[in-house]
Amino acid sequence: MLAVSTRYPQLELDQQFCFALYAACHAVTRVYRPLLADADLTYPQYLTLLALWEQPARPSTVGAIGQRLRMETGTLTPILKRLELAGYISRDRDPADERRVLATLTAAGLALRDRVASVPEQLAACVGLDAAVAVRIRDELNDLVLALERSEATGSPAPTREDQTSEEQTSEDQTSADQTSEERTSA
Amino acid sequence: MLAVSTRYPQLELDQQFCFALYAACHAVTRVYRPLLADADLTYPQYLTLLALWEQPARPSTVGAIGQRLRMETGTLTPILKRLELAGYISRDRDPADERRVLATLTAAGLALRDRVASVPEQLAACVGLDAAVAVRIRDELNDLVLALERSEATGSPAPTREDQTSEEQTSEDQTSADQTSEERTSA
DNA sequence: TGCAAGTAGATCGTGTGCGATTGATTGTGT
DNA sequence: ACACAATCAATCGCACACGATCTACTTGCA
Repeated sequence: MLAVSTRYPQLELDQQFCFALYAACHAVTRVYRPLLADADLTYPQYLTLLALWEQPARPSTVGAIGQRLRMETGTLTPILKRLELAGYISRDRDPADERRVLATLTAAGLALRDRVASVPEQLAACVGLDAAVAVRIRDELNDLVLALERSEATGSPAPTREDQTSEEQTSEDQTSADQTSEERTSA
Repeated sequence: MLAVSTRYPQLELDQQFCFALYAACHAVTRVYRPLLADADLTYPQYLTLLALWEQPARPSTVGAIGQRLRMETGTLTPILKRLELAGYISRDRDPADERRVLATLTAAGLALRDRVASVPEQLAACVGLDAAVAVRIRDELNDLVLALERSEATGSPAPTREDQTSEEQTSEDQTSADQTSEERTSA
């Protein structure tokens, strides 16, 4: 099936790590859409609320939310405006520092948490991914994000996750048996 | 650090599988950007070319490319127009079926392959991810995409990947030792 | 005190991403 | 031959996503 030119094996779509990531990300977002439609939320709006719900009583600055979600203000500002328009948050300048804008959850924004509380479970049912596998991928992806941010900052080729300790047992070195290569990853 | 309300543990940002996916996807795209800037390509444009390069001699219909990349025509059409404008492809109606539009690589589009051939390698250096781990995550993400597409089509909670055979040795069942739970995933 | 330097958000322009609609073309059944 | 369903891509409207620029405000320091 699918006779493919192998002149550039590193450019084959199915070998690309990044394409798998890209496709998975959009596929998951597509599954979220109908689940969040009940609450009239888009997926990025839902993420923003997740960040705000972490500190339900404390107003968050735009910058803090952006740092948490890895979003630029050019992305975040319109999202926050829509959440404000929907009545889930209020946006006010910080009296103590007029440069800052504080996003505060309204009663409706707090109440919304109950309405979407079942979404993760519903999604998990759709995904049908083994929970242990999901946890492992999640952690590995988070490590990846950290490594990429480091390499962005320094411009250097980034350290591998093997040498940055943290509270994980280092014994999980792949058992090195399942290397049925012919497999190569191309980013 | 970060005292977090645990009333809704399933809604905590750092537990979300989907957020890890979201953040990783954008982080990778950010790393790609400067690498592709040399060729004046965006990341989706690069993906589109990867799809076209799989059949360098054979024109592809818009629908076929969309199916390969999991993109809608609303996304793909403007990308193809920009690739045409850049001189990398031509777009013409299929004489055999005037509904179809065929995208054909130009000489410049073919030549571009040489210029970006080193990109995967450069990215891998930035990512600093163990190659074996990358391959495993890639395959698991691809499985996830397939499962999600199935569940989208049927509306059902999706089958787990354990029961869908395919040409993989089923012996790679995770050695099941690294389960340091207290961990829960929330989609 | 005064002003350069820095910071926080908003804004703008470009480019996706996608559901819904539209328009042209082809296939099908009678 | 002809109505009609199906198919394919384009288009539109809305919502991210992000680099770059702008503006208001604050801080630091002479």
